[in-house]
Amino acid sequence: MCDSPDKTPIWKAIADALRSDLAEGHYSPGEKLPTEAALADRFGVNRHTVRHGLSALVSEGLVRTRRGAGAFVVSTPADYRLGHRVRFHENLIDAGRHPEKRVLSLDTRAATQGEARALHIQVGDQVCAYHGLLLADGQPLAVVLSVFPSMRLSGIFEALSATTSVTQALRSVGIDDYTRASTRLTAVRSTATQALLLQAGEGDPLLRSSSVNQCANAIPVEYGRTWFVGDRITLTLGET
Amino acid sequence: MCDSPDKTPIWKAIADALRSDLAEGHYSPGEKLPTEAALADRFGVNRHTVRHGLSALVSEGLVRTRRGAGAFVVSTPADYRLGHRVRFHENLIDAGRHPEKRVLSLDTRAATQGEARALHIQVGDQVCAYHGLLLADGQPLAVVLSVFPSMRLSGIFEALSATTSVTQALRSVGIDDYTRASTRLTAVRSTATQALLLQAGEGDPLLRSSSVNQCANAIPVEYGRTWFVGDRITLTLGET
DNA sequence: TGATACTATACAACTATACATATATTACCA
DNA sequence: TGGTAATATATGTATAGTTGTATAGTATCA
Repeated sequence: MCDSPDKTPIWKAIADALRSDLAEGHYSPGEKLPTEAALADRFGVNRHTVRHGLSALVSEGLVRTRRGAGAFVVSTPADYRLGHRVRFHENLIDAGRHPEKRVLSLDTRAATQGEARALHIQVGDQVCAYHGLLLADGQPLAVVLSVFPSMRLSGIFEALSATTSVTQALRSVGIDDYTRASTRLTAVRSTATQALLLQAGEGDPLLRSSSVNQCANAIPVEYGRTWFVGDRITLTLGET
Repeated sequence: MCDSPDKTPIWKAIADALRSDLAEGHYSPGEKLPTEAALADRFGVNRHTVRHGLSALVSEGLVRTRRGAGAFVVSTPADYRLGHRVRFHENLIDAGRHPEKRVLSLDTRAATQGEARALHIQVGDQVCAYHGLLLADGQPLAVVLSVFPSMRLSGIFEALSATTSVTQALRSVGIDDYTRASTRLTAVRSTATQALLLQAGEGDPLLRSSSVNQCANAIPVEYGRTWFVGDRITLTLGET
């Protein structure tokens, strides 16, 4: 090849080539890049050199790799609006994304101390606990642990079994509207389980949101804790 | 690359997640677990990785698989009831498990400061120290360090040499009944020695219980410290 | 001479796919 | 009603492909 003004390292040139491929839309979000071996072959270099270039794209957040699977183009962070009315589906559809919910478990148990305090019930009172995974465009976005006071919302368990929509489930037990009473945010490191579910690295920073939703009469109807993957979401504070 | 502190293998994280599901009672003995395909979908991994995790649970005796049928829960991590009357054997037999005690050492020595305080005796007074291992269905469940005031219970050393049952040993020195005066619980990381005895990983979380049993006249007769393997036990606080 | 960039090789961990085999369910027929 | 075959489902096994990691070697330049 031409080697006269060759000050830039090979790996950097590879990264640049791939980056411009991405910029020109040769690969769309979620699509799989050629394998490292194929790229090494194409550029006529060693696989490690390709890996060096790829790792640059990974650390830039343009690409994500999965062992045994390949390298994939990452999609842009979702913008998630926090306000008085927070609706997962509406939020993401407005942002032009494809939301999805997956139920991990659903059961009825006694309230813990924190849950009882948040919901204004007694420790040991029955709550309906929903554990789920939120996805946008097929990519895991957050894990959710949502608890509802069973006594106040008779039939909530069946309602949640029937639909993944919190709004719809609450409506079917008589709560036509609800608003967010409080939201607290902190950053934590992911546990191994959370990392697995979220397809993120163990110890990756998560944005943890603890919130209480209340019905029209200011009675708490849901206490939710959500762990968002830090670099896949932007939380927007605002009205509406 | 993707991330540096990625030390927990995926299959292990899956095994852990399922094990804690079992411990939390999401699945009861005899019940069928989701299919390997469903689990692979839930965790976002390949079926083989799920199989690897499941095989760990199988070799622990928690799960049994039947080709063509599915994976079934054979036993859930022990549910150990803590109340005024705590009897290791009764508790586990009630839970359908096969309890066993193994003596590691038994000797008479001077009481340490903490032991003296718990038993209401003087530092340096003679105590009978029992060091043992609790097993359920052949699997190590906890290590126990139990000390008895020798002066108050003459013949306790010989009684403990003759039987592994605390209840029986105490009875043979004149204590017909005893109740739990106090229980304190904390979580600690296992030492190398404990991990070895418990066949757990070094640094794995242990549930440490410190308790005092007293006879009818409210005189302390035993001070026990127990280190349970966190994911093999669920402690239930309650009456009885 | 030593540092840096790249190459070479090997193996571990996870994925993808296909197929064999055992079990459960359903449809159908006598 | 009961039995049988067909079908779908689920686990067991085999093979190959891909990324992650470790170690060692070579070429080039200051």
